Amino acid sequence: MPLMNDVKWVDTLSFRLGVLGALVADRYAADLTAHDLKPKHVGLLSALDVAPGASQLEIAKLMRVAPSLVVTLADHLESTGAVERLRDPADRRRQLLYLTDRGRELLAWCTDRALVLDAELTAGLTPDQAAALGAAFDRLAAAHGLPVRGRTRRDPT
Amino acid sequence: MPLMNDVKWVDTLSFRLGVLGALVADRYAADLTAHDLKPKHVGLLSALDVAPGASQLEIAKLMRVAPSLVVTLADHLESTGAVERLRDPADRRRQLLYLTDRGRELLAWCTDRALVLDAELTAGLTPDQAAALGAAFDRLAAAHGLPVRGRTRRDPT
DNA sequence: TATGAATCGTTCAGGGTTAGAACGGTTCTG
DNA sequence: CAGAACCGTTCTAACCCTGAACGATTCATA
Repeated sequence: MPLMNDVKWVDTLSFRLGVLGALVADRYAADLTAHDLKPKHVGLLSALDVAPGASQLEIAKLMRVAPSLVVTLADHLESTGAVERLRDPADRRRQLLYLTDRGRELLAWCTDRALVLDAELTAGLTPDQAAALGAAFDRLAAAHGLPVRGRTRRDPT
Repeated sequence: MPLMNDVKWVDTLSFRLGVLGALVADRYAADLTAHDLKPKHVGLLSALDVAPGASQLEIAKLMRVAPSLVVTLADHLESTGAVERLRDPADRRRQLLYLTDRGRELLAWCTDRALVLDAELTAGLTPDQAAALGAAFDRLAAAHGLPVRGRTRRDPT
């Protein structure tokens, strides 16, 4: 439970953002253990939902992690039947990843848990305050090149 | 650079909060390398600013980390002359930690960097939007027992 | 006052997570 | 056809942190 600390702390948005981000990340990670998943697994499932049939290297770039980590993540998800690996017939070096029905179920569950967490998180906020927060996040994400919503198309097939 | 990923991602506040939190944490950590510091070091400096002369165990509880980690952090900060260790004369088991002048300088620098980061972060927001964001963070932190502002007094001397 | 329990700081070993090097198999280039 | 480039995999190593074990000190209590 790396929550940084709970001292007065430097009185900045950045710190509070970091602390709160770590808080929700921890809580979500705790939820995920129920299905033997870690946040990165959800990242992979989510990436495949957006880009079905992506190769492992594409996923690695999308997730900004090392390709070798994608191997581990995909291994686990494949072993539990959440994703399928198919050799690209056109380029037999590439492993194309697809969500199975089980994988889609799992992703739906993960999304649901995130929504529950959202509800908890914003319990102390009025609906319009929560909406304003969401809008601010959108602007922040957009301003920093994080395509939180919408696709990042960089690989025209 | 663990930024989770940059896919569409599940469309929740929680995720955007986690992603943005990781983003600012990473950027700040990168800033800190200029002085050979890590975020936890800043946590320790900041804790000492609030509670000068605290023992290492008190710091550990405040920061919610293992006491053994405080040893490492204090070792490093002591070696660079940012903090001082003084045996408590009344209880010679305790090591009392104090900021040195150098430590206060360092903390001021860290705070300054955080403010710069804040400015970058909120560059895309109008001042009242930024203020609303800060207020929302306050409410969120308060609702989740994170004393982001104000002391946590639990050790009446 | 004596003695065992508790406390503080320290060291050390280990777990968890991740990146990077190395390699086999495949495809591309010329 | 030969060598370069590329993909996925394995393995090693680094990093960060916790928990166990231990010496030194203090407390409790008989």
